[in-house]
Amino acid sequence: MRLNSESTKPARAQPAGRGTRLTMKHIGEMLGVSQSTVSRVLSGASMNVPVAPETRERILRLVAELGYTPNPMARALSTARTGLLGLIVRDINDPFFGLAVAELTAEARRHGYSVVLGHVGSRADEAIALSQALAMGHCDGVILLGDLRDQSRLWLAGAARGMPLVGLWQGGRAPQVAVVNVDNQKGVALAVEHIVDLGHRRIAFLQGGRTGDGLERQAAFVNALRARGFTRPEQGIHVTANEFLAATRSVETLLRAGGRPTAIIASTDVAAIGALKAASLVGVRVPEQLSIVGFDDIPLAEVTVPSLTTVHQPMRQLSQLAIERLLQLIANPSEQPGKPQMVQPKLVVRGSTAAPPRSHSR
Amino acid sequence: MRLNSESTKPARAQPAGRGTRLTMKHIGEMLGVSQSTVSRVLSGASMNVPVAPETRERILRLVAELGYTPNPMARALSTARTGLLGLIVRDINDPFFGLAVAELTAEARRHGYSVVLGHVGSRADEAIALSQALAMGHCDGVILLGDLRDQSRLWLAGAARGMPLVGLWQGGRAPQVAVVNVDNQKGVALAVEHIVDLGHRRIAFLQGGRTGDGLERQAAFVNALRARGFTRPEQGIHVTANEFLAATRSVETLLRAGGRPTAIIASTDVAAIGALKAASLVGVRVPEQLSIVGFDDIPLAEVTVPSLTTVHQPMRQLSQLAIERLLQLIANPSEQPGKPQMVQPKLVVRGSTAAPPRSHSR
DNA sequence: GCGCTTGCTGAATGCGTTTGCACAACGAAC
DNA sequence: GTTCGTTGTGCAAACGCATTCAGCAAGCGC
Repeated sequence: MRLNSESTKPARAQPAGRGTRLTMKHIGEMLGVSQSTVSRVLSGASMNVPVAPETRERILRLVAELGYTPNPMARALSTARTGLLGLIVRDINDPFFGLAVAELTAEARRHGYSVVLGHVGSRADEAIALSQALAMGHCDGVILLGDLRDQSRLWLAGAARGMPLVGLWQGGRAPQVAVVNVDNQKGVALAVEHIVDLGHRRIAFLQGGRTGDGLERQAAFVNALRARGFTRPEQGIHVTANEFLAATRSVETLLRAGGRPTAIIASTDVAAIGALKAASLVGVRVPEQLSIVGFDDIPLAEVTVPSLTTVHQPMRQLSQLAIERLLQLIANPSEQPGKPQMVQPKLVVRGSTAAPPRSHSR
Repeated sequence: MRLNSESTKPARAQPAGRGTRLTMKHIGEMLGVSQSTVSRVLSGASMNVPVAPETRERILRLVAELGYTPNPMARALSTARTGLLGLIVRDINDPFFGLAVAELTAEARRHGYSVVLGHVGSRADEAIALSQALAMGHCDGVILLGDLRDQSRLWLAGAARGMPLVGLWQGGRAPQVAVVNVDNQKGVALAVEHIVDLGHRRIAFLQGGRTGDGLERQAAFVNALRARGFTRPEQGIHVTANEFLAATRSVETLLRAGGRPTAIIASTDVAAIGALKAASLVGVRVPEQLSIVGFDDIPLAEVTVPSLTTVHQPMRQLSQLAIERLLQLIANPSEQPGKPQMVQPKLVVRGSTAAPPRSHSR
């Protein structure tokens, strides 16, 4: 038998935590008003139910003085809203997604939301997936960042049944969710135009990662070259992991082989920068002997030597669209996903592209 | 007056959300057991109170079939634990911190926690700070990433009164929180040793960002050079923002001025990579005419042209220590912060350093 | 046979909010 | 002087789960 003679409070153990939590009830007692009134003042619900200005004043003053903040969990339980958005990222280590996370976080904050980071193991590890779903339960909505593997997308659809969902860079096969993406077709077309106009004939495509967007860009590459009268452009396609070093190794062998291309169009800046390194290792000068074009325009693209010609994604605009759409869905969950929203990329010409060496020009 | 004749349920409006939420009560009813039993099975609390294996079995089966997940908010309200860790980052756009976020997220996940991303505006914008604190209220503990400005740290200390707090890369003046950091003194010493041993005499220090760690590294630079008999090493110190382009511009003017150094030791890889670019712009060859050393060893350091000699931070180890310490504090909130934990860096020699040009050598 | 432990379960309470409803006080309108 | 609004305020019921307490069988020693 446990004696609890000291306190008259119920014997329930304080849920092991940071001291006795200050509640609205306490505040009310100190001021001689009810907890409800405190809540009304603090939740801003006063629009509907009036509170005497003087009472409000007193409450606000005490609250400020005590540095009190309402318990978010209790609030969330009551309102079924947490102010948290889930961000499920394919690969956080990817500089591009890192940038996206930063931008999305900022944008979310502008709307009063915070961001919970999720991570989908490349193998869609079941255990991870589960705990993931758990954490995501906190969220009011979720943004899928990058092309998740099919299986991941599957369980996600299950786990987040009925949860507002927006996909960014989902690449092609649009899933059952609202989708925002850059116009891959257009972006690659710009790159190809640029390269072809410079006079290149031997053009390779370096695909970093076998993602949906990558495939879309690859297809766009083939199409754009065909449109310019090239035959068998698919012969120039090379696939590698979307990592600096993987791309470097891949391009190194490519450059050492015979029939070296005079231009490489990469599906991502990461791959392109890897290619840049490969060229340096092999002793091929960029852009004099080899032109390289990236895709994404990550900040780094401006700093490489030479700086990288690349297809710019309007990151800010993409983030805004995604968040905006998600908030719509949160406000009105029954809404249909609707058509994918496309934003237009543009080509940024820097130092990594030039006319091909004489011997190779048209 | 509002008629609600249709339903016999209480009139309280469904908190605008995804259909009628499945609860433990529902599950219990379907199975003819009480909600408490369902909770006991699902919360794993069965260790204390036994549940008949057959009952447990039935419950688990139905739960799996229905794909039911307990409401995290309700659970959090009851247990005062959310399974969320806050990550407050000085600058998410910084590649180094991006990496750290990835690593910490992974480590947190390994312990069953998810990560909420926070952002401290560079100006410690009051409004942002406030809503920030709000979101952080969800968290069981918070990790401070990088040297927050003093004011930010102040309000944070206030807002998170009594919340378990661990600081990473807090640079020098240890605040009132548990701290994990790399041994800046040692790291810079390694870099200086390397450069001096190569024969350099004119050595500059490029500080990216006026952070605590930066200042610590700067001081270490001065000390290390003094120890090697250099006089007035502080004359070689240059400060710039910790961004690629800012560093580039800064170093560009440095290199164009007279008395150009033969080696630059940077306080971060970002600054070092900016310097690399500057050298290329000015036409100074690295490492033949100019050696450059970074600090951090971000993945990119391996891919620059030339690849970057830099001081490696054991990111994995740092993350593990930080998370481990935080979990300790969460388990036992009354624990004292204790001494800062230091991890040892090591020098990674790559292609950006070499002996100085003849005319400059000893 | 009687108590007493043991194993399992349900009812009930609390976590800290929000919010529907009731109600008191007070003018204004009849 | 009743009858209505209005304006503030308090009471109490959720929100969905964890957990305590009490209860009820069965099992066991005496």
